[in-house]
Amino acid sequence: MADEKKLTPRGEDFATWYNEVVLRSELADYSPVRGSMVIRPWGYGIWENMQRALDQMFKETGHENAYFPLLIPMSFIEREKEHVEGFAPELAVVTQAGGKELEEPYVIRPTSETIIYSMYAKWVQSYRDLPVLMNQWANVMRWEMRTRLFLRTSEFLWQEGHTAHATPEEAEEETLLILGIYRKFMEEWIGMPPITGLKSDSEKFAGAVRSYSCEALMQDNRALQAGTSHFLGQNFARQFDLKFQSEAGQEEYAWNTSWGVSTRLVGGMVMTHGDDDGLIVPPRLAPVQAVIVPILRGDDAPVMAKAAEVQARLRELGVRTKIDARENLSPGAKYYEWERKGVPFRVEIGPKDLEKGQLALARRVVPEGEKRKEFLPEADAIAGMPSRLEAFQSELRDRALARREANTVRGVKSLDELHEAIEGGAGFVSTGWNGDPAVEEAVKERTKATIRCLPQEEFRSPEAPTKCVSGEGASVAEVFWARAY
RNA sequence: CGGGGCGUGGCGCAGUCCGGUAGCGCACCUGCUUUGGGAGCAGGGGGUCCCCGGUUCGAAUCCGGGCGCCCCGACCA
Repeated sequence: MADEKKLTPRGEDFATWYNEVVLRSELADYSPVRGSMVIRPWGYGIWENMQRALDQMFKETGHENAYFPLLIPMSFIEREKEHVEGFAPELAVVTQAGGKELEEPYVIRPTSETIIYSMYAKWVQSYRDLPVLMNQWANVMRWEMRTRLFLRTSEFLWQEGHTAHATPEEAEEETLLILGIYRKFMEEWIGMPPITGLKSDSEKFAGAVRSYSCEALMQDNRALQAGTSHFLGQNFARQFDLKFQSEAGQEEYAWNTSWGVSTRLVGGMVMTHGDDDGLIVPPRLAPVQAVIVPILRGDDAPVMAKAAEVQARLRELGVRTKIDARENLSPGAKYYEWERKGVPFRVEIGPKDLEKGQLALARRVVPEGEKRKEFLPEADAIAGMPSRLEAFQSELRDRALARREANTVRGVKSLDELHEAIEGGAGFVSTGWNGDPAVEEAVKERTKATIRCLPQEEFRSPEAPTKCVSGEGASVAEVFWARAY
């Protein structure tokens, strides 16, 4: 960096910008363990707010939390063929414990389908025991070749939901219910509106019949798979003997779903909203929604008293605040720091404000042609904070949505055109597809773009494509292509 | 695993070519003055120069081997 105080601009090097934001806004830091990061309080606070919102949504739809072991017998993972093939390369395995070689190695869970369904098998006898709707908040480990803070770490935090149902229709409905919850959460809490749809076979979860995903578009126009919801059919139920007796008295295998979102969402938030000054945290996720900076000159007591009073008033209105009373930093230094950390609003209180009965209010994002800072009568500034936070939340979502739409190219009809669009910096590109994996492979080879999903109806183009982008055969589905994280 | 870059006080770097007392900026500590957009002055503390071996009177610097990290690719949430 030419100037240590400034970040590398996004337009110069997006990846470097991303790393600098994560490190310098104190979301996370590299750890002594390869590929594993430390999530610092600012980052963890954001994750906690995500957890709280999602957890409530899960509970409102009938799910309960439980906890299953970190270690899974190796033989469990091996039981489902596609599952083991998908995960084998990235497993971390415990072979020794208590100073002895283990008879059977344990894998550190990369995901918990196997151990969870083995337990469900024990608990389910009758159709009356269904559905089983559980979620767990946990850490998992996947030994990835190359890691990136939040986006792909060896160990990461997530929630994984696992359900069992009596019928495929009900399981499918559950899969889509969760997909909708994820989408709503991403839109309303992260301000990161994804497109949703079905994964192609080559991109689906190892062991699933069908996978659905939320695909968000980052500021560099690469797609981020931000959440997945899988219809597992009876694949795992058969391997783990998860059976029940139906109303008609028949013994049947249960139908499963699994679904998850992870700390990757924090990375998505960074890349959706951040700017060249640093992070921008949507108000609903911000651990501090308004930071109060007292301007101290000589007689500090009245200013500090007012700061405490303002904080108390804002708290009553449900606004999360913090008073930054550090004496070793000038106000300007604090402004830069909190802006880099993405706090939505800053309230300044100085002697002049006390005299005039006003507060200075500064916004993290300044609308075009407006000033960052405005001076408001104290009562208005306080009373108006909740609605300002809500407005700011919506602005972020609207801005992200507009960007996604502006960078989505539709109606592309040939491989040349697709290549040109991707090379030209497009985000999502929609085309027809004949369903042949060979087309995916060829496009990936040439453009580095992959099928992100077969979009759900509302994301499809007004006129469905009739031909495959390859020029060979009719289109069986419209697909969205993008380079992905 | 392939390509590129880099390992020197907490952070960012110079010094390495051409061996000779380990430096700079920021941060930190003390004091005073400051404080409305990254404060100033004075004093001070802190480093097995990634590791191991070799050459040499002497190695951050030269030679050999190893390890680690970041970026780009293949793999992936």
